[in-house]
Amino acid sequence: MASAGSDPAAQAAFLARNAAEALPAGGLEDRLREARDQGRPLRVKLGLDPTAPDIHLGHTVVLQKLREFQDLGHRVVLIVGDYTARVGDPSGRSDTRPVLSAEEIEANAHTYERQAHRVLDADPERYELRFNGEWLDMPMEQLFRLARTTTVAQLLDREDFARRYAQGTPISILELLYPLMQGYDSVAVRADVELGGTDQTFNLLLGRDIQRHHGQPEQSVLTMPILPGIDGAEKMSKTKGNQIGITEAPEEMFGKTMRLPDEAMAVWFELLAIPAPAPDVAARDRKRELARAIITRFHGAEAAAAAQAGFDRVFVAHEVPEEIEEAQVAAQDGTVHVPAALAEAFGISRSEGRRLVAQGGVKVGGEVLGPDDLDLAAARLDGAVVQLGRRRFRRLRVPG
RNA sequence: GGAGGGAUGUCCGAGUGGUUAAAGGAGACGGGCUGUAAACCCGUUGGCUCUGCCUACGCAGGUUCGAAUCCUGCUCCCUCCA
Repeated sequence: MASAGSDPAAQAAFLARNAAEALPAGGLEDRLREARDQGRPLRVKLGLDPTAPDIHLGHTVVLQKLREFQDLGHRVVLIVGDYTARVGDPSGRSDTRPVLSAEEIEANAHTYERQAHRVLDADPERYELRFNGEWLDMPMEQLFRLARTTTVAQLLDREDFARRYAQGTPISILELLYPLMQGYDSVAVRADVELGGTDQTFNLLLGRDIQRHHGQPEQSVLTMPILPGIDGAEKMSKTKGNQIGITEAPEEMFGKTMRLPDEAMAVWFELLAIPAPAPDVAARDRKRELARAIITRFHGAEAAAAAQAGFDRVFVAHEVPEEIEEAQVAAQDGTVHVPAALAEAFGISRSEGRRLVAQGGVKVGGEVLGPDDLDLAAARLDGAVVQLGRRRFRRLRVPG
């Protein structure tokens, strides 16, 4: 990884190299210099919305940036928005968010923290975890003070609110309050810097206003671009099903990365802070390197090499994988009805199983089944590897 | 408070009494070619005890030999007026 040296200007440039925006101009450098002169680490804040239970690569873009701050000796303050989650961040939403129960929030926050540690340094000197319920459960008087800092016009200026207002979609007062609460988090933890995705720009900047109103120096804001999902187009998100979760198996990570459209590769290298190979390396090999680097980060180099070997085995050499999940299927009078067996083993419907057989999408022990192979001898299937399409495998067990 | 428009399969969207499991498109899946990329070609795309049966066009009833299509009530959404 590139080194930033100890010069504040160089550090700021390093930290901002793959960021979307660093606001205000020169702000980050000033904060870095200040910290060096005072001999203290910066307090770098990131707010987590505990609505999403699992962290995926998209989240790690920001986490990775936090890690860079840590590696430069600064202190990360992770804020679990247990209280704000009861409101729901309206950013990028066209309608009101569903409200989570306290139990869900608790469970999500826990998962989140555990997974965040795969990227962050958990050294207590460099890491601090807070729940914003700690200070947001505030007296009315304090809320009044907070509410005075911002005008409705300011809030309605924000694109998503503006759009909803124009469309006549309801905006609750609670939602208007959300950015204020997030801003107050910065006051509560005395943030020097706050990170977030570009969709957070408004909230992050509002935090500056709120800090100023509370007599604090204003935080510097660093926003990271949004990582596209494995479809290469839309924002990575679990709901869109285009995510790579950081706890996913290495083979899954490899396969999914290889599915990434070529055009999206450059963005991934940049945002994930993975050194890109020379441009004259073949696209195929650049992508393999990307996949290996991602797996190395979360599972280690050995797992990465194994994942690639497994991938080559199945998709390049067209052999069956080394480890195959087993599935038990029922036989009747020594005969197995294939559509039913496929339905059981792969969790598809029988009709779909029948269709796949008819289309030549099912192999048993490497041999393609024909349209008439709807019933097979149990002996032939027991212990045999069944392949559905190109990448679904099961080893069947047929109890006698 | 008043007037009007709409709700169809994963999504978009045709269809206004009779092969309509429902046109077309998107997506997804399978096959071919590949690098599980792109592009391109072919096919499939509700379920099942599968030459048949069941379920399905917002919900509940009704008319009819027969309804997504007609009638009644209900729910939800949208537009305009106040």
